[in-house]
Amino acid sequence: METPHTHDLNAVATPAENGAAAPAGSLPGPDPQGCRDEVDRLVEAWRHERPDLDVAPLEVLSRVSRLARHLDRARRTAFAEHDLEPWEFDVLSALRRAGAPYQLTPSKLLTQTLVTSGTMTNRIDRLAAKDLVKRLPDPGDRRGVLVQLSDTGRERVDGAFEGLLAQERDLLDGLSADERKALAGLLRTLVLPFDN
Amino acid sequence: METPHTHDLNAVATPAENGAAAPAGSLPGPDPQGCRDEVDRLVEAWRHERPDLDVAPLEVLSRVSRLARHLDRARRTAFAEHDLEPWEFDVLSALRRAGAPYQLTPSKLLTQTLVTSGTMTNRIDRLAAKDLVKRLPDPGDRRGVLVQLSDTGRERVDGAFEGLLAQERDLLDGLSADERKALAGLLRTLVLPFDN
DNA sequence: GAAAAGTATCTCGACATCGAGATACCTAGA
DNA sequence: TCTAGGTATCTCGATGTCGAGATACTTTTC
Repeated sequence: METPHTHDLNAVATPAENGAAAPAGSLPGPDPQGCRDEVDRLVEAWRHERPDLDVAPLEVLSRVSRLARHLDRARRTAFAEHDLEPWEFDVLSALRRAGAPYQLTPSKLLTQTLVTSGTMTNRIDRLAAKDLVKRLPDPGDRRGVLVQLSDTGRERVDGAFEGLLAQERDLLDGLSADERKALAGLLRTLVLPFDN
Repeated sequence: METPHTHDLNAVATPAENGAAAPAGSLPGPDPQGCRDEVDRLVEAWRHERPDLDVAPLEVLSRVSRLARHLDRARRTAFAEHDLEPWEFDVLSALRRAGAPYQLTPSKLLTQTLVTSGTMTNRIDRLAAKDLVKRLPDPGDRRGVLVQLSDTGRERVDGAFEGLLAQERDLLDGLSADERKALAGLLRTLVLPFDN
């Protein structure tokens, strides 16, 4: 059920890695204490092929991209228990945390979900067809609409959110409270220029 | 040109935030020294709506997801200068860093790009149609094929890679070398259980 | 050495997203 | 007030991905 057709053939068994834990060879030695991830291999390969370039930025940003992809998949399975797609959760949760009466304009939903307006229209259509949200005219601006969470929508998203948090706690298991705080802070620094 | 139809209307102006830099109110106070990002607002909203839940995991994982999304967009514009789509770069760069003769099986490409086999077949088709890669029979396994980077493919990906690194250096500008190293290490801990 | 199990890749319909442009409405300025 | 410019949302064709299953070959087992 997991990782559908990805045909996970990890264990690529890079040469020069068999015996002791601390091999002690490469200069910028990226080993923390455990083992190597796919980005370590990727970086090593680039250093071999393009020794003229400083590929250190990949250590951070490639990991962000890959981790996000893994998180997407994990969320998909977590939400499946509540009959929700990740994109459905994204919209419903934005409405839920807006607080009663659980209404937001499509524009506000855009900034929170980072999708385009065409996508959001489509999402609202489909959520409305499933009676998870309702479209209301915006009083005071006849161009606009308000999207409102339905009662079933609220129940569904509340359940899914608790499931998501449980899963995320699991995923963060390997980090101490201090490390999580540090990580969150570093990531904020990187996102801030985008979020403005 | 950037952020096509996203209609960025940030500045949601959460109440209770006007004066001094250190407001000193919320218990888990997430302010580093600058200002707040979208995830800070999101977490605050959840704490208000669901004070019964510990939403701290979002501080890390929601930032990872959102940052990845921003990175995708940034990469798209960076690659556009070299006439490459991000998905094209993903495949070509895997071949490039494999080293001469720049050949990999589709399966190896799968694990590096985190897409499904159907997607990879489709990508190889389109790259082959543009003469950026070639499909060769795998000697020694008649089921398999080898995907080989063409000369033009190699030139294109080398140029795009240098552009990508320049952009990534920019994005990491706000972090010191030590912070980058720390961030990379923390992220590795999170990805490792997935990469196995 | 034949059958069973496993592996590598491809096929193809369903689905979600994008992105450019259309439409309707609002607002400021002359 | 009329107009020019701005904003909110929707339309819709193109595109890329998914995912279940098909096919062909390889490896293991008896």
